[in-house]
Amino acid sequence: MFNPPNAKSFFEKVWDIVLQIPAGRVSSYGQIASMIPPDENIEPARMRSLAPRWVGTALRKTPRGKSIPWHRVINSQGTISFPPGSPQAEEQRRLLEQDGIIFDSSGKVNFRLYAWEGPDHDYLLHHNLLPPKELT
DNA sequence: CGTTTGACTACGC
DNA sequence: CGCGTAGCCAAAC
Repeated sequence: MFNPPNAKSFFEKVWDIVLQIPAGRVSSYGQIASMIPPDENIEPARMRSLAPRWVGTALRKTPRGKSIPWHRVINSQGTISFPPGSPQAEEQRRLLEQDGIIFDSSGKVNFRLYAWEGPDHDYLLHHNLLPPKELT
């Protein structure tokens, strides 16, 4: 499945989905992966195991010049996946805080508050059909 | 062409 | 909670 040209197709799906994450919301590699329709040519178990990593690979290979909110994708623990202290990690955190995301003292983002529920939820959000998430 | 390297996760201790 | 590990493979060296 992930040999060309399908790999390219998978990457593009990732970019399309990430493009829809609104400011103030975050998603995880695994969540993004689960939003991509399953490929019949690949074993579901294998897909589940690898897809999140491929999402990361897709983001890493985002074409230069293609503008997508890559920073709104973090890992399932709610933390930034780049090495702590690295320029990339600092940049991602800065962009997220710029979006209004608050990190807790241990550097984690609370999914309860900021999880993006997917394209459908995004639509409702933009049409003011959903109340903002309240603080716990 | 063989080896190393990942922007991951779930699970066990 | 934190830390280690298996699962698994395309890219990048």
